[in-house]
Amino acid sequence: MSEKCTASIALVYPDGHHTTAPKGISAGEALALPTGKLPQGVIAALVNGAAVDLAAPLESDAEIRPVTFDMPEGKEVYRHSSAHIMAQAVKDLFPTAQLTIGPPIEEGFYYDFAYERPFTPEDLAKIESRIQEILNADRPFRRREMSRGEAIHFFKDRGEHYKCELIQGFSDETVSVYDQGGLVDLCRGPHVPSTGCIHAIKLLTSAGAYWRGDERNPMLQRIYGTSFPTQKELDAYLQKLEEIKKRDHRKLGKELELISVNDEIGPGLILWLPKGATVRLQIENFWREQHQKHGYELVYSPHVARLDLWKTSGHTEYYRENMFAPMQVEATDYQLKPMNCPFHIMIYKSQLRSYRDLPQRYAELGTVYRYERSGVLHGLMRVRGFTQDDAHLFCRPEQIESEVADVLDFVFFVLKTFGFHEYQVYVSTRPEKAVGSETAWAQATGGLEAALKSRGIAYSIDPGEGVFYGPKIDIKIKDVLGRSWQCSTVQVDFNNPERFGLEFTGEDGHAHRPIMIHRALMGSIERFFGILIEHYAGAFPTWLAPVQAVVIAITDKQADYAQQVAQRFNEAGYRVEADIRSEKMGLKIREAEKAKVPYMLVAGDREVQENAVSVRRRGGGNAGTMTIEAFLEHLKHDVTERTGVPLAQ
RNA sequence: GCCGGCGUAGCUCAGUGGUAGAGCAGCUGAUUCGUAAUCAGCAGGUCGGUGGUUCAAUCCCACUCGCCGGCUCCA
Repeated sequence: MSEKCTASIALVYPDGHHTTAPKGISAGEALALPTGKLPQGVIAALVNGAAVDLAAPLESDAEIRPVTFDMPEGKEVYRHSSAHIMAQAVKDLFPTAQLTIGPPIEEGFYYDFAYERPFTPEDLAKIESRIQEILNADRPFRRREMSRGEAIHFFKDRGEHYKCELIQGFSDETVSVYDQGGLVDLCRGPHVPSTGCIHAIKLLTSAGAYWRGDERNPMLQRIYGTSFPTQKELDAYLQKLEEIKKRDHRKLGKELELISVNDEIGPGLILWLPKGATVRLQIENFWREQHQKHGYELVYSPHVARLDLWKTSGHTEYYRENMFAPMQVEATDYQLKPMNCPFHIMIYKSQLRSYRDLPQRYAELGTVYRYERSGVLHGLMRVRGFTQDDAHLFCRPEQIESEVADVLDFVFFVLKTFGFHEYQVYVSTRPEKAVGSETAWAQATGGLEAALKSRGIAYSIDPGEGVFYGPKIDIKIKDVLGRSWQCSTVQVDFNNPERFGLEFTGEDGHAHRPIMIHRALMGSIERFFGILIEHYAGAFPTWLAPVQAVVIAITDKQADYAQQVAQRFNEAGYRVEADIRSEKMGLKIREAEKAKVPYMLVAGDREVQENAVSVRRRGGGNAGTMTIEAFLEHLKHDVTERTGVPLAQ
């Protein structure tokens, strides 16, 4: 303890190490204390859990830990500083561009500018080289605080009207700005110590974006970029982007002859080619089989219904912007269905229900049509006509939790079967535009959370993202490239039972109102198929592959044998083709590889002799010679276990 | 819907103010071959559509349809 004990603070490090230091010591100095220097790669500090600049003075006892790029907080700081540097480069080159916001995002950052014209690729190249100069100059980021009024003046003087608008929306009396020697930007921070800490930046694209994400506001010019501590990491990231492009379901869907979209049919409407349809059929068969096992009843419903039905359900009021225009038939308006629920409700209503009948679980692969604005359509992921793997469960209120829990088990079983093992789960609460009382919403949301807890599933809350009729659980899956996709959804609905006057007779002999649960496991077959194509890179596991094996005749002499072999497999229920063209086997193998057929069965004179085939696995693995019956067993195993294949390289 | 980019043969892409080319695929023939491309020949396009400028438009302009990247929205 020094004589001036008032000037000391206690520090605790992540490894439990304790020390004291003079009050006012910077976070960076504090982190350097144990070893005498700041560890490599430290760009900021976490002080009592909050990220701060290395230059930030410590005024009281603190738990302190270093922040590096490989921590989520570190990436945020790093990319945020990168965005500021880009903003400086843009201001240098285009002085009339106004700053708006520039946050870090999952894999990089963006900055939105108000500028008179869009930035061209040539502009981006210029901005990039200007950025390089700023990095080389290694200017420190300096934090400064000013009062709100002062800040408004400051930015007004500089013509930064968007910044003024932002500050006017703040409730704090003081705001912070960062000066990096050439640009002063409104910012909460923290930042890396100096511009030289950023090593590899790449600008990726420019695009229009509305101010504050509202289409009624002016359109700004957004530039996306990313940055990494080393060129090597940046290169690896760019390579990953290439890989994503290669796996794009629109590209593979065309190349592998799975699906097609056609101008003459209309945007967002999908043609399933025979091979795509074959995969879909396997998915649907699996789906039906599992639903029967899980206590669901399969139903079918029409594609149109009287508009009045949709008035009753509330769709015309709450969902109209997503529906196709009604059509008139014999002086009555009919509506193409955007959802299946009203039909399943009517199935429930088709007879009197007792409490003993509940839950009723109706499932349907129901094709719905939704009007999506032309700019949002995207391959199979966002379309105007799609098939939901829909189900509606009608139950007593006290059954919600167990029904939802069962659905969750079912969801995870199905997703695992398709090779998805990482999930993010969200509970979405009451949106602005909603029906039903606050209490009903709270109760239903509680039911969803209780079900998640009963299964030990971690989740986060997505405020205001529920559907108009009730709260929901959304499950996002992560594919092999680490991208998230929303598929499964479980939604509680206490509104439609009300609207349609659904009832069941309780033990007390009185009428009671059931609760309805909407759920989809895969979401839409189209989207799920798109995700599967990308997840497997088009190399489907054997049970899903459109063609499971090709028998390759080496010369014309083995043609009959090859056909007999293929037929033997076809009769056993497998999708096997014979390639008996007068081509060299090298070509046949190449084409089968390109078509991502799981197995190539080579048949030459030797194999004919032994009633065998020489098995080659997709990707080049030679599995040796097997008899026909042995390979049949192998195929059977792949298909019943739904495994067999190695994901594509 | 909004901002920007793009649209040439089945696919991937060259190209020019004077009505178009390549590779692959396709067809025909030859070849009969052991684990990712055998050879030769042939055929294939109203250059997305409509209108305009021009002696002349695939190229320039306008509109329109579609696609791509974003915004917004969602399964």
